[in-house]
Amino acid sequence: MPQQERSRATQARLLEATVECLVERGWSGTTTTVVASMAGVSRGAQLHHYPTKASLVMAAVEHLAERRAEEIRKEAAALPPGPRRLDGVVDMLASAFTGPLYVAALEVWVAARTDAELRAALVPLEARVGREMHRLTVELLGADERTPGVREAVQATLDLLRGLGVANLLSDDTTRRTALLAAWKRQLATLL
Amino acid sequence: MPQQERSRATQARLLEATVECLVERGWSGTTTTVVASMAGVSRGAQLHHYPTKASLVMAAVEHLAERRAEEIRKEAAALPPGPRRLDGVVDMLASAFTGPLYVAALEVWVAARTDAELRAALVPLEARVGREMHRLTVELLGADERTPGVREAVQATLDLLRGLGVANLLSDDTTRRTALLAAWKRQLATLL
DNA sequence: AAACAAACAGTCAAGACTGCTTGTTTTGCA
DNA sequence: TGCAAAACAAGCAGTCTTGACTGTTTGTTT
Repeated sequence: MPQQERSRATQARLLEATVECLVERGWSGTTTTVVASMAGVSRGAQLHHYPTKASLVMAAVEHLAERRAEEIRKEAAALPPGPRRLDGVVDMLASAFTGPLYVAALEVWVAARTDAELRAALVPLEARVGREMHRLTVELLGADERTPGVREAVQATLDLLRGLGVANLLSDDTTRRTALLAAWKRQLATLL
Repeated sequence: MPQQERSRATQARLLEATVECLVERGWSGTTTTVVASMAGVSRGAQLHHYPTKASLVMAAVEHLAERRAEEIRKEAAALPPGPRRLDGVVDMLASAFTGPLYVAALEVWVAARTDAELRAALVPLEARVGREMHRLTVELLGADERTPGVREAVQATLDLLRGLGVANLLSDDTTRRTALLAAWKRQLATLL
């Protein structure tokens, strides 16, 4: 295997392990030692690719954003057309905001609040991701943002999903969420 | 000063310092040493009142819930009557979900996801707080929950605010939030 | 083939955090 | 007043985490 490819593979294992560790052990449980062990990479190799913990986590966050976008794009391709499409879009987004990748992102998000270095790196990234998410939602819904109120409706949908994701952190909130989203879908249909 | 009162005072200082520390340094920055130092309490005295870190944090969370409820009740008393009341209620709740106390709660909330002990203590507490928050909102709005859709509208409002609180963690989101809430208030008025 | 560079492995020292132990002061009651 | 108990202070041991160091293997280039 060429060096370059080997490097990529090792880095990918480290980033995957970091995300997995965030999901399973949370931010403070995500230590460099544990990540290296999970990735099956020696500490030396880890430090070679990512000299500091911050660099590892920031790379993992980028990786995370790519994976989230990829998942959404993949699922979006399978969405039904017609009047049931709105339902499908909201359900898909809801699953994106309750899945493990969102949890990992939230861990980093909260930790970055009090970590200047992380925060500086994360703010522009998440701004990009947020805009992209908004754009994608508008596109998937086939909505016209020039119509007054549509932009706010899309934003409200995404912020609502963020909140539902938080509510789902500790206890499984699926039944309440499903019922709530059913009502919201009806509202949303009248707003677009 | 009587012993009992002295104890209470020391405990209060410790709990306040814990919350303050959560806000300023986040979960992983909230160490027992720092809390004791901030509270102006010796480590020995700290361990005397709260033998473990978990017991300290759990007590702080209870304290936190009480303070949040107290703040809301206080502000609620100053709400205007009439048609502007809905605006006032939403604004008040919004400030509750973007203030430092919500931030502290979120830190603990996220940390508890991967901490079995904290989680076990937190789930029932937050269920209570959540129900109380819902009930209070209904009451403040003067809404009739028997009307179909009203219950969902209130829940959606609270979940939306949760999400807006998260979005406000890293960068100040006030202008976007204000605009969004203005639209939300109009929608809400038609639903109640 | 030889020299060089990159990737990797394993160990170590410094610092930090938690919880415990020992000693001192303050309070309440006899 | 004198004594027991609670509250408080301070320091210590064990563990964990981080980042650095030294040496080895693998791949590339000349």
